[in-house]
Amino acid sequence: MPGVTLKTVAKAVGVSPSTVSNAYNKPDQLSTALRERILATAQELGYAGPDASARALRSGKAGAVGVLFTDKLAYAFSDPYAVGFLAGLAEVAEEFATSLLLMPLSSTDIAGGSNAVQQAAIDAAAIFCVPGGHPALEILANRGIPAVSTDRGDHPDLSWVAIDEVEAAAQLGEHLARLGHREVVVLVDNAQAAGGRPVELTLDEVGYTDCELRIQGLQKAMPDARLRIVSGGHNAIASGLKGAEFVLDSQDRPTAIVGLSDILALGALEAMKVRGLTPGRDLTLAGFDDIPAASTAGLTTVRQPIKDKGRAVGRILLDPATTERQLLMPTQLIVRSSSGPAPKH
Amino acid sequence: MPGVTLKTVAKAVGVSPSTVSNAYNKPDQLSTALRERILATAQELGYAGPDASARALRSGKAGAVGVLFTDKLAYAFSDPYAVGFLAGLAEVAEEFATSLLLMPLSSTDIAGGSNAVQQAAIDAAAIFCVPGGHPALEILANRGIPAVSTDRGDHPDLSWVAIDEVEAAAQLGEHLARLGHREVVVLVDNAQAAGGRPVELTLDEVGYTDCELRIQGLQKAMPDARLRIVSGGHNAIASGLKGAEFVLDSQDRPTAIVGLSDILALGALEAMKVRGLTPGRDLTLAGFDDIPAASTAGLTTVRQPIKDKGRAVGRILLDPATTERQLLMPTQLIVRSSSGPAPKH
DNA sequence: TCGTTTTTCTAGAACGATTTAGAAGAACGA
DNA sequence: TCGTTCTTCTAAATCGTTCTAGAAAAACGA
Repeated sequence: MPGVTLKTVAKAVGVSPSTVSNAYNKPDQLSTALRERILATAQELGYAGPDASARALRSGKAGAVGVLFTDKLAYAFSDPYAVGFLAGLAEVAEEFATSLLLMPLSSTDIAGGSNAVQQAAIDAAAIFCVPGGHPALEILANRGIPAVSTDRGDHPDLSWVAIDEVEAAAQLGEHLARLGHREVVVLVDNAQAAGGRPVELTLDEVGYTDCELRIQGLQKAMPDARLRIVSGGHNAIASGLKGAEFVLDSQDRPTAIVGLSDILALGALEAMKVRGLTPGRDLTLAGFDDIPAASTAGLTTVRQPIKDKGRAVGRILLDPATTERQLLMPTQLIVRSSSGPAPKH
Repeated sequence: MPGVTLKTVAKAVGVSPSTVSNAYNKPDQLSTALRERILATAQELGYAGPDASARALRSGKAGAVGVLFTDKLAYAFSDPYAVGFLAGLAEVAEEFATSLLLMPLSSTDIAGGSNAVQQAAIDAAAIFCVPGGHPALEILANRGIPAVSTDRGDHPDLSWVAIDEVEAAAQLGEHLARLGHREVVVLVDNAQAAGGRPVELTLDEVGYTDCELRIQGLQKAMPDARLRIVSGGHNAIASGLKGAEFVLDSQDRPTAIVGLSDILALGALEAMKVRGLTPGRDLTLAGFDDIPAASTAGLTTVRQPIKDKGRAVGRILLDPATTERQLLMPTQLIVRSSSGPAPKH
């Protein structure tokens, strides 16, 4: 049983290893009779087909696309937005009979080289919301692996599928400005607050470029408003809850809270419920992404076509017919009941 | 730039390839001074570290765990239940610095050997709700890849993490029986109905062992009830909707509908809403899994600890300290407003 | 000082396939 | 009949590592 290789089969059939290889990969290179004899013998010997690693090594194709996620991999699955992206990507991957390799980013030391990004056998990579300048990106670049990011990069030769963050946020900002809001808290994903207390940040401390751009877009559209940036931790319901609690229980209550993702906004919604605050009346709440739960919650948000984003990334990575390397996807302001006029005082 | 390998670096530094390899993998096998010189030279030459495929080939470790999903990979992401499983699995994978390889199951021809399961460079595999007897399972077995299934298999040496399907369904069945239901429709995931019209199936046609067991469990707990099995397609909201429409618009309305997953039940809920039927009063509705949306929808369901299931599978696959190979997880009936007494007539 | 252990490094053989270039024979056209 | 083209198969090189032994040098204990 142990050590049944191409060679074993070749010897058993009485042909060269090349022929056995061809039997699997290039059926038209040998007679059907021989091919069937080879396959039969292989079956008999318990040969499971060409070894994946060896094939990958020799042919230079791994048959897999890597996916890089922000922080903890497990978080990725708690955000429907990320899941939507994956669904789109998976759709295209499936079409091209390619697997998806989800790589953990955190944990192991990057410098030592013992990390997943270094070790991964992949042909290309999708980069989902990884902050620019992250060491993993450099590793990918060093390895010469083609990558597509969900954020617009600074390098002109980088591929990306993104939205106009500033413009998208500005749409929301205009909406809020028109409603008379001038005191706004922006809830962001931030590692600093992860384990402990909620923190108030400056724009420079935000870290993620896309978040920065969104905040800039908001500010641009509501120049008279005071924007405060608060984080309760990573991108999760609980963090939105914590961040909102911090804000709602302070002396300095805003008239509007904007979650930079729906997940954060939904967390804030829970904090409001607990305090008996009705969204859209007592306080305006808005999010970003338009995940399914946003509509049931009546959350005003900026919709982005996340599944299409995943598909587009997949096409750029896998479909040779796709030549466009940088794609701007449309966004749309979805107004629901959670936003209303700022209370006068 | 092209072709910078271990050898290139070795030659540049003036040491043997083995030493360069050790610099990356066994830092304690060489002096720190030399190691640093090697790493520096590597950097300089643009060497990105040992090639993943070559390493995998030689060392026999791919550093990845495969995940096998029912049918379309993209479907997996539309079901919060599957996503929850992935989250748990990802958590453990992360801990062991292992990547997750999601393999598309359908599309390409299994026999030809050009499919993902055959090609995947993985050390182990998690099998999520793949019907027994699926060719992919045989391929895995042939390749000698250790696997853990989310369904109890028939082979005693197979590893699995599962629930007692019969018992779990029986809990729900008792609840329904106590409420007086005798006309029940069970909504199942089925490929037959995928593209076209909803179908009514016999128990033998269901296909998935776990579904069969659940139906048996229901029947066991409510021996006097008539159970009909209906499918509107794959495991998705739309399928539940279609299946329920078919049932609700027929002459032969049941008093209770049981979705074999919450996703299917939620689809049925939509069909009821459209028809002005209140769950728990006009018709009883129940599901399986207890996904987050079930609680907001007030859906009676059978909870299973899905994230723990994912974690347990991960442990069996990756953690040498875990010796238990077959694990039965607890389930719990969660009664919510969607179930009520059967209308008397 | 001399044998012994430890540290540091190397040679060369795998690992299991695919690829390139080409050989042998069959089939073909004129 | 002879040169040409196909079809079918093969030999040998190669992909880029890691591993197994073991050599050379340094450190050690008595």
